[in-house]
Amino acid sequence: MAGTGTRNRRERLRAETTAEIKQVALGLMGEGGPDAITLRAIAREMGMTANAIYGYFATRDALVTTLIDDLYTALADTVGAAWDATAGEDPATRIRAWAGAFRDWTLANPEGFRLVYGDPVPGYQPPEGGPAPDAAQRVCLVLTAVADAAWPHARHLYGDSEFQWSDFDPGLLAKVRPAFPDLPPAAVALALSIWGRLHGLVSLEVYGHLNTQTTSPERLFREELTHLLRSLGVPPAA
Amino acid sequence: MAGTGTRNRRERLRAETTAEIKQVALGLMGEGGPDAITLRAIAREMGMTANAIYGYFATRDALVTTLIDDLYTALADTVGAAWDATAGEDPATRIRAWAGAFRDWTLANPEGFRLVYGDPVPGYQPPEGGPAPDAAQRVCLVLTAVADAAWPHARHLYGDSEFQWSDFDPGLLAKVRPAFPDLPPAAVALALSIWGRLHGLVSLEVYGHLNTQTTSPERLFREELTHLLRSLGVPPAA
DNA sequence: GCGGGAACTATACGGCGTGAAGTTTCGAAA
DNA sequence: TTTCGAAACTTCACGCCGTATAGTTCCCGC
Repeated sequence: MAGTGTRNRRERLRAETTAEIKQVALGLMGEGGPDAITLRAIAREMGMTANAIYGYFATRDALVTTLIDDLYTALADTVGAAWDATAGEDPATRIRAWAGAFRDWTLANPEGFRLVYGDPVPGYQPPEGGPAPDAAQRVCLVLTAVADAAWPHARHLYGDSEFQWSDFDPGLLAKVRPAFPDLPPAAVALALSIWGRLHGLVSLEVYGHLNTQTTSPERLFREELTHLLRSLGVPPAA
Repeated sequence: MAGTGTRNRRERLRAETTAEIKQVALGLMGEGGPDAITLRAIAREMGMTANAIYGYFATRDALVTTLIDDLYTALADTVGAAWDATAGEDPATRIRAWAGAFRDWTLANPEGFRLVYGDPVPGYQPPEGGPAPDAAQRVCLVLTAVADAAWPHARHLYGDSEFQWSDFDPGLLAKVRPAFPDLPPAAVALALSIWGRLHGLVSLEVYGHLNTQTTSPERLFREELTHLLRSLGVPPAA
């Protein structure tokens, strides 16, 4: 079994180097922002030559795409875990937990948020379908769960919604509709709407546009959640 | 008066060159995104040397800051004009006009939106106080006017708001409070909240995160406005 | 122990922002 | 009209960057 052992060893070394490249890249990003992710800087940190990285990633964009994928997955895991951890509790508590996890992750990983949701890095062109479509749809799936939890209270607000199933991406619906077979198109719109509300505040905060207006973005976010839940008709937590 | 004429001529040439630099930079941005704003490309386009630009802008960041300032001012002018143009009409119409102008400007100038609200350009560090603080506060001032228009209907929703004047930037309040002396702190929070809601959807759309979920971001935006007005208690337009 | 492939380095090219120094241009004072 | 000086612009240089190509080293499997 030496052959197998060797292949495993080689693959293990390769996986370790790949992981180190990504880890160093994330470290550089944390220090100097997304722009600090340069192959030469990574190689310098690792005692290698920049070109050695090409053995692991075809281009710098491929590395960035992988990073985005990892970060988006981590975000999806985090908010999904916050949602699942509150299973059985009332909708207001769950939605607050979910939204709080989203904001907390973002504030803990501001550069990651920029990488995932903003202009990642000079000249970066996302691959077809965008990076991390899987994680994006997982986030949307949790979003739809949020909308599903609020729907019994909020459905009366969407009586005049014009949304059709054809207004949404088939790939998204393929994940969403089996999981929530009773929800109408308007509920998916509600999910995207909730996403937009939270994304807006968090995005403004991360990019420093709120800091010059208010000293309490946290309070703004908290009261926004209160009004969101109230406007949806979700009864407040006990 | 030759002296004056000469000085005027020199200054005119200088102003024209400065304007051309900015215009070429905006053109490059429109073609290749914010990353295409390079001193060498601008100079190439103008038949100059990159270093000649240093006679007009201290650094590339200074040029970018000026561009951000111009764009932010244009945005503030646009949404302000849409607001003023509907003076006398009912709040719902005015708010829709204002929000529509915001989204329309953004979709017409997606790269400008990225420059103003996102990561502008590789390694760019905004100057102290951020770029274009004046335009930002003008936008916020119109936002507050929006909140002011909705406040008679929405104030009952903010009875339990914990916001104090000290939660906001003094510079912002110096502009806002004289213009709307009767508004409480919660109304400014409402203004920022409205900003966040619209910014979130538009931002997701501009950065391509909505396109993979829905084919009708315009409908999403329109219905979001409907729900915003409804949740604020603003009666719909006639 | 040796062949082969994987991992890595060396070198090079073009593009970037920017600093220092030199050159041209042109209005204004003599 | 000549000359002076400042402004405008170029040239050259440096160190970054991504990346292509070719060469080198090392080590696993036969």
